[in-house]
Amino acid sequence: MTGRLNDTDRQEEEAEAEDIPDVSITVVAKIAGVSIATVSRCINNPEKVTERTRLKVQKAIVETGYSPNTLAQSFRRGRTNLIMVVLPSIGDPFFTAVMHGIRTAAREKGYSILIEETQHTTMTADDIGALLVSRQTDGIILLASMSPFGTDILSAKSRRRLPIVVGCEKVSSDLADLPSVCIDSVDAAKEATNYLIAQGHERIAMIYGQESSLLTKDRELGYRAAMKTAELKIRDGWLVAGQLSISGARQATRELLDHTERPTAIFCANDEMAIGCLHEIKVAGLTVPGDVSVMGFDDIRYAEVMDPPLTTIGQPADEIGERVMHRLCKRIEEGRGNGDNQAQIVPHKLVIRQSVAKPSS
Amino acid sequence: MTGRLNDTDRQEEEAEAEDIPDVSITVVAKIAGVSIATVSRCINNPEKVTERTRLKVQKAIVETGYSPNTLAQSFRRGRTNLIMVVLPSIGDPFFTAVMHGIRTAAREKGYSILIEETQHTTMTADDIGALLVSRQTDGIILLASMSPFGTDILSAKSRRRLPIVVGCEKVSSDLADLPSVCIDSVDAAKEATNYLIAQGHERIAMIYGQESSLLTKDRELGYRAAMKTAELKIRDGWLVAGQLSISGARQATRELLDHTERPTAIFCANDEMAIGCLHEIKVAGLTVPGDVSVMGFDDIRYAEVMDPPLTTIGQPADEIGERVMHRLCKRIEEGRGNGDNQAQIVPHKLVIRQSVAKPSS
DNA sequence: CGCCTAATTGTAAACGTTTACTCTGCAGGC
DNA sequence: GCCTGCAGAGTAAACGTTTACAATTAGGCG
Repeated sequence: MTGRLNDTDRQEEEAEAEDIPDVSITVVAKIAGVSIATVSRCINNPEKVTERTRLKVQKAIVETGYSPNTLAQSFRRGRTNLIMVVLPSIGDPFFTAVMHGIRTAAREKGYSILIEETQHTTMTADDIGALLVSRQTDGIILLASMSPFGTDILSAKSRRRLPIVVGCEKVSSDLADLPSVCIDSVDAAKEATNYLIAQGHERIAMIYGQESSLLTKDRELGYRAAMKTAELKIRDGWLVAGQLSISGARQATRELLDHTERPTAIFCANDEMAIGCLHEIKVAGLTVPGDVSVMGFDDIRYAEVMDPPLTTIGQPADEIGERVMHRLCKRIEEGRGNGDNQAQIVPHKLVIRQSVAKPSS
Repeated sequence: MTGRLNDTDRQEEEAEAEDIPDVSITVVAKIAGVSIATVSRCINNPEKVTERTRLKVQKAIVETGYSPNTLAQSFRRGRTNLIMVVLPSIGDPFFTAVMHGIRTAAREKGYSILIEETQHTTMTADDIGALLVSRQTDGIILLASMSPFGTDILSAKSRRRLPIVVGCEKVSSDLADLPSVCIDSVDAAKEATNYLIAQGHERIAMIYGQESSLLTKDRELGYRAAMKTAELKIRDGWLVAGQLSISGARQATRELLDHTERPTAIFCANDEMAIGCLHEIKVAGLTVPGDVSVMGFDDIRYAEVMDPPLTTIGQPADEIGERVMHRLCKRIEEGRGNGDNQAQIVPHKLVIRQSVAKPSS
């Protein structure tokens, strides 16, 4: 009786699974009347197999609905065709634009993409190293430079051969020996600041990201450099953190507007913050650019439709994404440590719209 | 001589790889002086092993820098701890908000996330089925309902037991037997339209997504229903596609503004398009809400900082994400086909800001 | 007709885990 | 002192591929 019951159970289970069948290469081989090696060859090296055999096998594959077990393949080949992208926040339209480029290139090469956010996460360089070691992914794209990479399980020497490519930010000294694709952020920030200066602004404040993030560090450096060159003073409290978010930027903007020496122009380290800045200025009853000019950075797709449209620095996000991915592919394919470790600089451009004007006072 | 050379080569290779060592469980076992089974147990079932042995093994692990080969584990266990999220576009802030919720829940459970965009992709239901069959991922979250799922390798019966959960959109009939988490879009769109009507609008147009997308279909249905109930006529050309993008919506808006019977209010099927709509109206020299009122849908984070701030329908994106992920986890853990197949409805809410006012004319 | 070569297919090992099963000792009860 | 039971550790099989190598076949040429 018990036996019967079990049988019934088993049958039911099998019936349940009928549509997602568990056929391995073995059953295909059996049905086609060939060895498993031949089946494998039919799939991976069809040219090494007779037309006749190939058809037999093809028929068996269709018949059984066979599809190779990716897990077994990955295991055997030691490749997952997965690459990991580490970025601060997937919500930032700039990064999604870069992602678009990455994805385009990835699709060409047959890679899928695993996204890891550092924001709100305690992900450390160790985690990344661990992920690499565990071979879950074939390579890593770092869109968020991680400060303490140097102090890690990975020595400088080995880092140079790792399948890692850095994008979007001039690499800090820690990552200097990794290949990268990015604009010259320092120069771009200088250009932005100089444009404000050229318009006649002297009281120029900046909203950067946050201390711990390298993302906006270079932009801050460019701002400082430009101000210094123009012999303009950066007052205490003119350099304030905006957390890379709209709300953070609004808070920061409020502080700037309340400053005893209110700036006539605010340079935001990215457009996301510039949007918050813009809004907060209007909430305060002031106008842009009448009372305060606002300059952004990134040229995300919303910049153009702001009111007023945002003057900003344009980055070729799509191109960065594609190039980063292509370099990573090359690195993976050619084995680690093909000498290609230099930093590629792509051009940025100043996009002049209407959020910056000459100061009224 | 040749032997020497080879030796040297080998040594060099090993030196190259020194930091990303190739230690398997076997070498750990050897060093610790135990069997590989014991090492495995130390890692996965520490309670089944003597304190003494565990320490020995622990020491060997640290010494060698061993880390289990994830590929082998996945292969052996038949699980990847990867889930796939299929969505129309990762650039849409609404989806990134949902993603945030998904990610939060995923992290808790130890899952990583693979993102697949349907936009600009020819990904079909077949591809999804294939991905499932190939076991690359343990489960799938569909934020983009796919129309022709029914005609597929997967029968209705088997679909009911697949590790798939649908989010964000009331499921079409094809997917009716899959578990889902979403707002009642039809009802929400009705509410939005009714609000416009209540403000006194009679000439109300709508910008929906695109024919092929189910994403905005329900919203269109709600709009139609509300208009019908209020006995308002939808003129030819008042229902126009916006491609779910800013530029598409701008184009659509231009058409609406050029219409012989210009609408006094435009209901956009999502905020992204509402932003484009808003901008195009202003470009045309008209004001919002003075000349035309604009209503959005989703309440993305930019809605609030538009000028004027956007009146829209709020969806609990974060909650949707978390709930979808939790249900998927349960489905994966409990084996397929735990009876939990119903559609969960989460509440939406009308967010009144300033882009809608009474019609002037 | 037999041998050599090339083309095709088969055999079996290997990848690194996990785990069912077996074995070894040791403690405790009789 | 012997048997039982059990905890801890080992042995080996299995997962589904790929691939080096061996075996077979066929065909061409002397």
